[in-house]
Amino acid sequence: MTDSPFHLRDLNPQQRAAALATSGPVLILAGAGSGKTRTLIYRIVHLLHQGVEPKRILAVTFTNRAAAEMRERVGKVIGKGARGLTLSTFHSLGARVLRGNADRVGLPDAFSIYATGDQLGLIKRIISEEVHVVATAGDDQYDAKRVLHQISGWKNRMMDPEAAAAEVSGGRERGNRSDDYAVLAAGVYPRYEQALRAAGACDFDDLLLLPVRLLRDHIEVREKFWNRWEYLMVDEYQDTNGAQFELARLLAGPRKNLCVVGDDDQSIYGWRGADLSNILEFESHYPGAKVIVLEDNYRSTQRILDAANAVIANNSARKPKRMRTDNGPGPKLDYWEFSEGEGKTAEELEAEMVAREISIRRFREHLPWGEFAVLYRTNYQSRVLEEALRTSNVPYRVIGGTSYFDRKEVADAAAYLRLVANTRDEVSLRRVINYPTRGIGRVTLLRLVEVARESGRPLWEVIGTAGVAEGLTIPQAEAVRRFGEIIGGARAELHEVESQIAAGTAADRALERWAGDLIGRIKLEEALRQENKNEKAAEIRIDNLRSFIAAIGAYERRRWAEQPLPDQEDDWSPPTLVGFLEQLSLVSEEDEKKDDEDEAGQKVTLLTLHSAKGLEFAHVFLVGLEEEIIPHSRTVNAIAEGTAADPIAEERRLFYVGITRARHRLTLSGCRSRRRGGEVVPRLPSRFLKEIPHELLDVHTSGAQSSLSEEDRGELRGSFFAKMRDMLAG
DNA sequence: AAAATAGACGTTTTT
DNA sequence: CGTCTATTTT
Repeated sequence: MTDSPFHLRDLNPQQRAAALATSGPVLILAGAGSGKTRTLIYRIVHLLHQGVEPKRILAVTFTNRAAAEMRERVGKVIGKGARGLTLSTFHSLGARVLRGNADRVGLPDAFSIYATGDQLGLIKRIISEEVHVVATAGDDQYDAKRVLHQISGWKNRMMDPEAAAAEVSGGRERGNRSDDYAVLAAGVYPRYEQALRAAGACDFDDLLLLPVRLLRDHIEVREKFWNRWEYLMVDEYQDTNGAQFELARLLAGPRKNLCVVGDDDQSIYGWRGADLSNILEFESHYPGAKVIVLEDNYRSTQRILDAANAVIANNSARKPKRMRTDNGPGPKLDYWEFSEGEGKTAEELEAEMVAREISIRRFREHLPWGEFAVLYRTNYQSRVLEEALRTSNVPYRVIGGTSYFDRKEVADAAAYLRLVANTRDEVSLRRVINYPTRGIGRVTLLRLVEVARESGRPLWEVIGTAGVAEGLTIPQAEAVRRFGEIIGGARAELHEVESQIAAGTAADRALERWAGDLIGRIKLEEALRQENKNEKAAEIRIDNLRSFIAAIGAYERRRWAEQPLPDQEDDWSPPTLVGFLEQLSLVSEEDEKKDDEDEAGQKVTLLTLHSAKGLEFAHVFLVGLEEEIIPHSRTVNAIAEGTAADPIAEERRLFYVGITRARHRLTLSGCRSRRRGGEVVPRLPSRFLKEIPHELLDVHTSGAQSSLSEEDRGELRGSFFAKMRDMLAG
């Protein structure tokens, strides 16, 4: 590789080799901080430089955030030349492949996408109504989440209900509780699939699985996509599951221009079906693949890397690699350990240390708040931290947690819209049929369901015709009729609005208006006011509801803004309700707010270890480093049951991901006791701490106050005055 | 039969 | 803290 094109001058030799390897299968093993995204971007640049049309390139990521970042950075390097590139998440890609071919996999054009809440509702109903006999075989309450997890695992491995049943009956061991679950799940699985199809809906796993089936069974669909994309890149390949592996394989086709990038040491989604062997055995899946290893770290100090290397070395079954850097040794890592005292719990003291250290260091090093991040294992842990940061006047933002869509008021409004788009969507129908309450109670609904089942018609049709003849009382029949009218009327209006949009005669934000009218007619706001005695709580929810409606308008405008010039044929289509709903389930609120990066730079970031992957910060705080948090108690128990491969190894990788987020300084902390429910329970330090060579650590065990030096106190006061000055200046 | 209210309960990680 | 469940009230 003696010639080195000018446009690749910013890459090191390994990165350059990766960018130049454009044809055939390529595996890039990119360690943490090795410039992976940069390499991918320049690989795209190089493809374009070779004369490849942008629309022939497809890059797939796991998160919308990663896709957005790549789009932005490619844009910075090549500007308008990037137009037409497809940058997508796996799930959005799946939805896109399905739209237009939905009938071939048994879905209506306006199919609904069920998220976890919808899935759980469906499964609970199936367990209670249909598989009850099986479920009571053991006398415990069955947890729908575990059943869903089991079913999802099968779907990720592309196993249909029959295959799942065979697996369960084949490997059945008596008396094993997790096996009970497998039996129950195998009973639920076929009914669950049936219910989804009857509702004209698919779940998140189907967004991968159904495209695989579609491509596998229809050569003409396959060829269509082979014509469309000639070069395929997959980021975070270590996190792909069986269905994603297959989807990538089918899309790459006989050309096999498939470039995958990943790091086996950062595989942290095993619980979601990720199969590490996809990356470990890439070379046998794609014989003749070029393999490039990036081991130069440009991010962290030597001490941080030493700690990371030492920890991850405890995992077996990994591709051997060791990260190195030319950065200096940097300061030692800090480890703080807290016990309760001074009327405060240990975790409160821990959070206060975080708030205080951030304030001090920001002042001392003249850093923006955005250079600090606090990482934890579970979302739940953010509460104490938020509290402490708030009282210390440290601005922060929390990533993840309960999403916008999970908020009840938003989910309710969305259910109305989904029902209008797809009247077969029974989960949405059940959700809204008596909310706000309109006199259709348990018994009435039961009657309707019975009639539907007897006549073999969908519930929605029964609602349109049911009356006294079907065994309803006069007020019941009247209530049902009125509900049918609301939805039916909205459906007719929507039809009208969407034809106007297609014809170009619709008003600005026509869909938003339509939805606003509908929600107004339903009197959701009134219901919220009534059920929230606390006026403020009601106002917050109403605000959420209104911003949900406003989001429809924002979607419409974005769609129109993306409209290509008339001569460029593209896969653009005008805004539709279904399009909005799809975006709603596939794009989180965080991704939406990607544009206000200025704001992000002005705030400390709070996030889970999982969502921290791919990010970096000058100062990273890793809190709650205790047994049963990391490694999490559920994984410790999983070992006892002997189910998953090696859950501790995955927890260790999670810890590794956390360590390697830090550029300059890493601060670890944990508590010796912690509130759990009502009581305070003792805790042990995480076993992973012992894996860090102790000469890399500065240990502070005595609690918060004593280790704050006089100098630090002075700094704190200084930062207080600095804050006052900032306020006065701003 | 439906609606409102009180109480128990449990919280990994995410597209 | 918020959601599902059981109980009481209309």
